Amino acid sequence: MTGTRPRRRPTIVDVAEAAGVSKSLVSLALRGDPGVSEATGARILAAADRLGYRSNRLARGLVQGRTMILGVLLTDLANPYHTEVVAGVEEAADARGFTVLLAHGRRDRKRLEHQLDALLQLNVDGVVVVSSWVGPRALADAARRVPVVMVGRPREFAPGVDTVANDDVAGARAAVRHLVELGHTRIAHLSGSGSPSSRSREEGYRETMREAGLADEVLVRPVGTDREQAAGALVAAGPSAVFAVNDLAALAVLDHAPPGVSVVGYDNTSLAEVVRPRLSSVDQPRAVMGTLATELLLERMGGRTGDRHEVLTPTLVVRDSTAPPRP
Amino acid sequence: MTGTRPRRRPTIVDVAEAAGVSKSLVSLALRGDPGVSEATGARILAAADRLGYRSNRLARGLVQGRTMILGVLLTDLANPYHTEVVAGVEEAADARGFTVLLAHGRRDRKRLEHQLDALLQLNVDGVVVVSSWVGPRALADAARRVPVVMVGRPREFAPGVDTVANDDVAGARAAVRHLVELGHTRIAHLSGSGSPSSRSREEGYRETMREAGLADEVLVRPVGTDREQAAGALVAAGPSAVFAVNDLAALAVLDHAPPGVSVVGYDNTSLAEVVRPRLSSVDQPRAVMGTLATELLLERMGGRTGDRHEVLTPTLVVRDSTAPPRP
DNA sequence: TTGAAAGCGCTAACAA
DNA sequence: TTGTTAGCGCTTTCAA
Repeated sequence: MTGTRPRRRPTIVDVAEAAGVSKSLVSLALRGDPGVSEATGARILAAADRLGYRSNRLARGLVQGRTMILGVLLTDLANPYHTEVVAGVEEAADARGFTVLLAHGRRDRKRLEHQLDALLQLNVDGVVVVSSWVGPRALADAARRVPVVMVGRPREFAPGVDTVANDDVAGARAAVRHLVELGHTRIAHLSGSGSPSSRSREEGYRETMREAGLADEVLVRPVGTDREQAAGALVAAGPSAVFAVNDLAALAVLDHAPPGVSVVGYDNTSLAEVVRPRLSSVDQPRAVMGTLATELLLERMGGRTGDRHEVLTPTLVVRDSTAPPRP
Repeated sequence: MTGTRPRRRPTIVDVAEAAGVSKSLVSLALRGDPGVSEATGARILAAADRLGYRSNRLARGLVQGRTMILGVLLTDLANPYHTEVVAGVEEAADARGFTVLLAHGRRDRKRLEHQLDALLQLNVDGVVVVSSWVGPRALADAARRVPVVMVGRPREFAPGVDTVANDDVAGARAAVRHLVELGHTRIAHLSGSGSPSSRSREEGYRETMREAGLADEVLVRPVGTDREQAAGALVAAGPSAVFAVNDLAALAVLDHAPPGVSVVGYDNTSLAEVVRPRLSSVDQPRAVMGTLATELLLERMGGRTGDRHEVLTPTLVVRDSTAPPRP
């Protein structure tokens, strides 16, 4: 019947009474302990089923001192980069019997740290932070109670916190090398806002240009606050190719550049497949990063004490936005 | 120092000892009970701070019988439609002092139901299901222990479960009317896969065509398994405008149609802004839907027993993909 | 204003 | 194979 809710959720004691046994035996039976006789076991399961019993994870967590829950803290749900990392975390966690719950920071540092706190209060067994926005203080603090690993490149390492990041310099180098090999010389860079990642990408750009003997052609412009305007200004300088700090910046360039200008983005978001021309972009191994993060968490649980900082190599995905320069 | 983790998280008893009071007093002081003398209160807070104490939400939840946590179950993290609903839920939940945790179903019904179970075991105080994939059985089952509201249009209502959906017929009508008003007569529809929503959208299309005296021009083709192919075939029939069941289908049409063919999508995802031409699309009031869902949850907690099924009206967002027919 | 004691639902010794 | 008992960390009477 609609709207019926029993006054009280059935507990293990209710099941015990219904089955005419002690509550410890119910506990054992429900977890499939082999030391329970088949007949009683069946009787208990039947009773539990009939009452609609579900174990109370809070109570179990309280007595066991662990919850078998991993928390994932995200800056921004809408960012497809983040969600693929989550998929990696989930895969690894599933395999080990952990449940993954997500907390969302909504692009707000205060809120992120608040949500981190909420996860800790829940006694999660570990936290994966997919965000560079959480301060090192808050991270280190959290890491004193539970294993914490952050995915992304922090401005500064927090003690006790492992990290997993992609090699931004290598990614940028691959992108620029690709353009050089296509025959471009006038290669410009639409750079980021000064985050550690964007700085490394710029560095990779500069290095590769230098090595290609194109030091004189180096042209860098930061996206600043107005992406469209920055893209327009960069294009106005007349490059034949642009390496952009991320996919959104690359789209802005694509939008302002005349056909024939090659563009490479970074992050290989789902946008890259959707826009026309399809965007060549540097792909971070996001799922692997999530899996690795989870493994680091488990290692910590296993007793490791030294910090680990893993760096993975990204790969360039070539699509239709890059081609040899038009004569 | 790196890797240091105290053997045991400080508990309320540790704080009590450090402050030289009983644990009940600590409990009161930490929650700012006015019945605690100022001096003792300060002493207790100082001790808690010094020890780095955080309350254990599991324990509190156990004794209070509620957790002040709302769970959100999502089909697909990567779907921007879902994430905006979440934003609405969070806003409403924050205002009432609830914490929101997300569980992710990864587009897999089995897994969705498993995750729903995980939320229930955590004793969340309510669940918002942002998915049409969870079966009515599982929903009704969950609703027997805790308030549940689903956002989306279910194939079949589950007893005890409130719903919040958009009016798909109205959305489709707005889209088609817009095309008619622009002067189009050869308006085709790329329809969906038979979900309740897609059927309603098709119905809205047919109705509006009939009312416009264009019954003879009705041309419907389902996306089927190969979206690209379906879009190509539809375009080959030579319509001057297409109403597509969702944004992705609309993009496929845009990709195959000659310039000048008007296209309207549905859902107004972030893609609509990104592609060229920018896509006109029907916008569901997603944040409002999330907020409303949360309010329904709170109403249930407040004792409402009858089911409620809310339907909100979407609005058409006109961008560059629609224009009068070329002569 | 403070403390003692009971108990939330469960697991984990230990005993029977 | 089953039952008894003692907590996990917290809140909540009820007394002092």
